[in-house]
Amino acid sequence: MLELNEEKGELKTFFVDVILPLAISKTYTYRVPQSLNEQVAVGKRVVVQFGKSRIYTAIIYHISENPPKLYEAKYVIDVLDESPVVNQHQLKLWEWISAYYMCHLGEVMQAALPSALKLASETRVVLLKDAVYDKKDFNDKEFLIIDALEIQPELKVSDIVKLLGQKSVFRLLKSLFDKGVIHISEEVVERYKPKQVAYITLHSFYADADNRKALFNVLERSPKQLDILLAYLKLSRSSPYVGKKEILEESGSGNGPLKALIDKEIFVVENRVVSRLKEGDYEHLKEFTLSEEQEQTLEGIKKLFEEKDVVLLHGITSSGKTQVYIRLIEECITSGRQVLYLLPEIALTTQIIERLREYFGSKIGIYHSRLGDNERAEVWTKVLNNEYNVVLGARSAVFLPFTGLGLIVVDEEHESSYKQYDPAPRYHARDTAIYAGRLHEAKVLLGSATPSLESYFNSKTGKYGFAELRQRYGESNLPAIKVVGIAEETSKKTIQSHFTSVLIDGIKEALEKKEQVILFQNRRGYTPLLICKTCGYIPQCIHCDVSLTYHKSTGKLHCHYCGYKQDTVPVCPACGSTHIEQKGFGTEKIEDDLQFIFPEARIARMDLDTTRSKNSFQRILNDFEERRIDVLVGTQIVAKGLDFDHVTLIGIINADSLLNYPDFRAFERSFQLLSQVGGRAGRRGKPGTVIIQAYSTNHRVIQQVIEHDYEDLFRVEIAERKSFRYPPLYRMIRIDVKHKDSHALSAVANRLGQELKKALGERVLGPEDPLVGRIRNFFIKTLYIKVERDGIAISKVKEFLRGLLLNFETDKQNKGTLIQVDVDPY
DNA sequence: AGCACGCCGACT
DNA sequence: GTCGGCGTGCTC
Repeated sequence: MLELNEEKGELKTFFVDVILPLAISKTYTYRVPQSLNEQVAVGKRVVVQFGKSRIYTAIIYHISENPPKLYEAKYVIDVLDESPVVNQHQLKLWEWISAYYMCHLGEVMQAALPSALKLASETRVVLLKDAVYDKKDFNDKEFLIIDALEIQPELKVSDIVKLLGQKSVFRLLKSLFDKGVIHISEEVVERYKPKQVAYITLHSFYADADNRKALFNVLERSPKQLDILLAYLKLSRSSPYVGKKEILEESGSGNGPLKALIDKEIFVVENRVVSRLKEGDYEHLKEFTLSEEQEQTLEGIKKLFEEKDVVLLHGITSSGKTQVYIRLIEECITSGRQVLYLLPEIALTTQIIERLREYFGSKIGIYHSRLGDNERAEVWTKVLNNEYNVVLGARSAVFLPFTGLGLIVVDEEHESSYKQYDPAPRYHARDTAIYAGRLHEAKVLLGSATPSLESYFNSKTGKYGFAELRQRYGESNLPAIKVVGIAEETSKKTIQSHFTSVLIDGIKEALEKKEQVILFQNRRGYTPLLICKTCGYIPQCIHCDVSLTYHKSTGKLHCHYCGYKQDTVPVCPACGSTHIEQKGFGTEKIEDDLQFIFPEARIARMDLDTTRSKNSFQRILNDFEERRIDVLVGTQIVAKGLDFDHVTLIGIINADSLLNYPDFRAFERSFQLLSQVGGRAGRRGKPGTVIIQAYSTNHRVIQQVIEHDYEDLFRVEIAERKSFRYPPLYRMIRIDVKHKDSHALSAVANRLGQELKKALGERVLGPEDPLVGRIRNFFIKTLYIKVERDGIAISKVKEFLRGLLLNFETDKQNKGTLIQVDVDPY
């Protein structure tokens, strides 16, 4: 980029617009110091100062020679990369996400870039060395800071906040700075460091046999050093690179003698960058042949790809979808293009990773949230350098810097975890992948045993191609599904705790045969509700409008929305009565009660509470797989993509809790969940059983599950969605309005509702009260916009909404309001 | 997001 | 009176 201004023979001056990793709608312009002229390029990271003191990593979005007219641009501090870390395709994708999901580019950057590639500055406070001060000049708090600095030379601002127990410390720091006692600095840390390992080689001089012989003679009198030399020679036979660590282990000696050898230049140390990622030696083994049906489906998909960019593969559980994917992946690799294979986070277990590694060797990259920061940055860099043929990843893997994607597989495409909710961007990875596919001119294959109504609808209307697998692969049979009425067993008094006699008999039988059982209960904790029988008091969260769930493991009451915990109440705080009843039941209670009925059984529980730490999820799965657990009790988590050979019984404790969930997708979700759970039973030849406990045993969805009648579910649901104007027939935008004051909130939400209705009329719904009316002390009202598919363009609606919200937020009447937009809520 | 600036209540 | 709370607005 070094360019001369021809006329004057001077260096040109460049200005760059950068994306900052913040929720800001604009890009910001910085001036490039001429010394960095050659280095700037779109997609590289730069270090810039933003605001008074903060330093951020930003991405170059645009380069120009026009200086901004209204202000003096600050200088770019540094360019971090030799080549761009973000390519053109990605910037296009970021723009699309920001426009489609109505969020800021900075938020997309925040989600896309691994945090190790984003450096941030931290304000540090240091005591000036030659500071002369009189302690009388300070007030108590200043004194405290100085006192701490005399012991510890450097403090972070967050340390000082903790030290003083107060929020605003900047004024204090400024006063100390003015008094000339402290120094305040911004420290920037590059967080991603390639891992280096020290390798030892023998100096080339000793490659000569005579020289080496002489060396042995010299070292005769230093037995420790001789040991090390021998250890080196032994290890170097199997590998040309011998690690320092290995030599020390092999020789059993310490660092001293080794250092002596290095100092004498007998050994040479070389630091090499190594990968943190585990890479085994995988061979291309396990050849398999496709069944006739699979073969036909594969050909069908290839044919469809000639016309369509997206194909939905509807394959019942165990029909061998993965084998079909593998064939398509192989072909794509052979043609020299990359493959992205998306899976829900939770299904990304070692099981599936190992299985795919068997086929694709070490050229497969893995990307999910359980990787460490540095590992993620490493995968990112490897994708950038085109070192992988296939990347297997969860939601956020759509952001990886692919250069030539040929195929994207979205497995379990119906999974709601593909939609991100909490921090913006509220994007759907399936839909984002389809757009990414378009950018790369890649084909996209969506796979599921229970497709989302959206995708099935799109395939029915011809937008997507459609392929099917209707037979189970190999010798596995579909499980038998039994529905048991809870009401009937209750009146017959054959029910024990939450287990019907049918379920108990089933568990007993499975345990006797040494087979495994999975029990599904869609609620964690012990009891979700405590109620005082005397006055009706229910313990509630102090920050949210929800009742507190009792957790036996902690002995406390938990809020599942904000994480608040408090001691349980043995006595009613309202009336003093001790007559407190526990209502409802969660996984903890199921586990507990079951243990009482089957004292011998080894029972484990898998839910958010037991899988929170980094490896516990995998540990429970391993224990279960290796049959150290007989019964696994769990929430959604157990239903998804886990294959176990010895599970023959699956029990759904209460299907009604799924069906009665107040959401327009409740029936679709219930069908998907019940069918998926059913698919876990009876693989590899053993017949499986699914026992569904329910009050409404004749519910149409339960019948559809029993008959495996997705088609019927689709037909009925589509009719319902049509008459109530829901997706996939209508597009939906959800707007959450939040405020700390409930009256102000109502006023604001009503005003917004009116404004919206003025322009969009009947398409606007609400404001209404969401399921939980207050979370973390913010009261919430929800508005929905439903837009017909073939009427006004959704982009026009969004454009209008964007403008409206911008005005709305700056209006003084609405101060203190927080507005969140969720496009295609899930 | 995070920090400065300005206005307002409670404690020296 | 001043300290520290909190709301508001800007950052190239």
